[in-house]
Amino acid sequence: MTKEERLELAEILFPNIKNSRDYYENMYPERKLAEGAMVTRYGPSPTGSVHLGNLYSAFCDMIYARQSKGIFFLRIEDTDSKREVEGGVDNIVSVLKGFNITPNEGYTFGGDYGSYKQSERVEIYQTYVKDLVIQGYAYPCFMTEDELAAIREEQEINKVRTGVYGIYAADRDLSLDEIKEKLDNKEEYVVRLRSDGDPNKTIEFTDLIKGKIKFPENDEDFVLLKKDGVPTYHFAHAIDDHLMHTTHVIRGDEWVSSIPKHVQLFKILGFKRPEYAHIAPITIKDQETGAIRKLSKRKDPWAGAIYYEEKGIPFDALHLYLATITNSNFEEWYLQNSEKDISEFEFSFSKHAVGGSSFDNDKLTNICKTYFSRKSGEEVYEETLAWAEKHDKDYAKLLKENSEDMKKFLDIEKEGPRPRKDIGMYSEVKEEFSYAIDSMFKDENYSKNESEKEYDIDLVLDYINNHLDLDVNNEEWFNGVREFATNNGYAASPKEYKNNPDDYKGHVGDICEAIRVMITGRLKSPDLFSIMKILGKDRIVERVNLYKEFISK
RNA sequence: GGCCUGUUGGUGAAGUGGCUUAACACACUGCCCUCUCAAGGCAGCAUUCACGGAUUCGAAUUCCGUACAGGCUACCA
Repeated sequence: MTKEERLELAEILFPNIKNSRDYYENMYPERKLAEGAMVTRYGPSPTGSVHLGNLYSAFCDMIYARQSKGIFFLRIEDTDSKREVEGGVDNIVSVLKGFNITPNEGYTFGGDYGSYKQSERVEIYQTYVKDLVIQGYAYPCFMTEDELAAIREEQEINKVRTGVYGIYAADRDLSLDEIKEKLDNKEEYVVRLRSDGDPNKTIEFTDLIKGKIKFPENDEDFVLLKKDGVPTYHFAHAIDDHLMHTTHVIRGDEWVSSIPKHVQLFKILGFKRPEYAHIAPITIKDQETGAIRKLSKRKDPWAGAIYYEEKGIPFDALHLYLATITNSNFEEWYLQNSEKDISEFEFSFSKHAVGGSSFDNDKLTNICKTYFSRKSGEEVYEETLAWAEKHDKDYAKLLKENSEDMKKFLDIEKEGPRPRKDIGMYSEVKEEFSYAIDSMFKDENYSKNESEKEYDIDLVLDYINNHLDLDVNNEEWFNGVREFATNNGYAASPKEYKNNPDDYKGHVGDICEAIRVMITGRLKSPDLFSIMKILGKDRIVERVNLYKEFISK
């Protein structure tokens, strides 16, 4: 085809495209950023609920932009209308906000490089394709799905590479007249790249995480514009990341195989190529088969972002977990610098795991517990309340009604270098501190505690009424219990009892246990005396009587 | 089938030719502390880095093959 014919073809194909490339190049000028600032982007497709892997990817985009004082933007990649899910876009935005992964610019976040939604940029993509048609780098292809399937089958039989390339690219050399004829017949078409790649040549590419990788050049005439005029991922990626001046493309490693295509596109379009960092997916070892696989929303409850919201896992704790996955040396750093913010750690691509990192629920739990242990009772109360107002309104009401007590209970054994670690998520507070709220305690079934022992209620009552002094310190209190125990035929310590079990009715711990069961309904609890102090004598007696009632039933 | 990538204890992993008798963390086990639990202290937990060859005075680290796993091979991203 001659230059004139190509110009004519471009007009026939894109009669409505009036702007030139320069128009957009001028509209989206180079960003004015400091040396070394990274521009990253998170480009989700609104095709379903948000996955932990999505969060992980967005998290990486955020930290690298943040630490380099760059820009992290959100771009909605909605070029596949067939797979788009209702509400998917809004969901992405609200999940990101919910997890405190906030872009500097992007869809709903503002910025000068929009639109940040690919479905609104079709005119831009077509402008560039039109130019490629003029240059002879793109052509309309009228092959039907059946024809494509047929050549594919032929290729499989002949054991050659599948795809539209070389002699299999039937329409790449159609004459202008042939094209006009097909157009007149209303035949549908896609626009394909006229690849100039030679598969016998090798391109060497350096990925920031995976290192050097060699590929054969791309010779496939892959699709640029689908028959609805909307671009494929590859083409949209090249255009958008050029116009939006992305410096670092951080994305899942399912894209590494597409590198030859992307390298080629940037070259043909005359764009400067961004750096690439391909992150491996979060995997898991399948309980049944033992195989390593991607997280599955169906099999693994923690695969979906919604899990963390519902269970009430603080986003700071999740950030901490994601950071440990992201950089192998983060965990150790954090151990030394636990009072610092994540943003003070310097993340680097070379410290990413090259293979997939597998999801470690135990470690997440541990991180969460440590997170909670560092928070004061008041802080835990406020956060739990905020969570409950969304996910457990009844409990939120109870929390508010009992806020003073609740804060005190949540604060037990929190001071000092070794705070308690018993809560890992907001949803656990309700069960773990069920004894803290009177109305909940009244409904508490004592039989829930696993003890089948019979406790001496009168002895406990005697102790509480005649010997319990709540205005002393913990040590004095315990000495008092000890004295009471000895006077009533109990050993002063478990050790003494163990040595001569026949001499005693039990030991001091048994008395504590009896009190504990009666006032908390459980065998295990935080410091007993602290609980008693908060409760006060009247409520303690009330609870013992409740227990008496329960036993006599 | 073709093209890429990966494979170090129960788990996450460190490790880039001698400092490794394989760090650290989580989990687990035992003991100690102790009124229960949590926390904490001490100790234990891969003689070996998927397998087989090669290079080297020396390899988890380099090279080649094999096996296994994952990804891509779409008008999906």
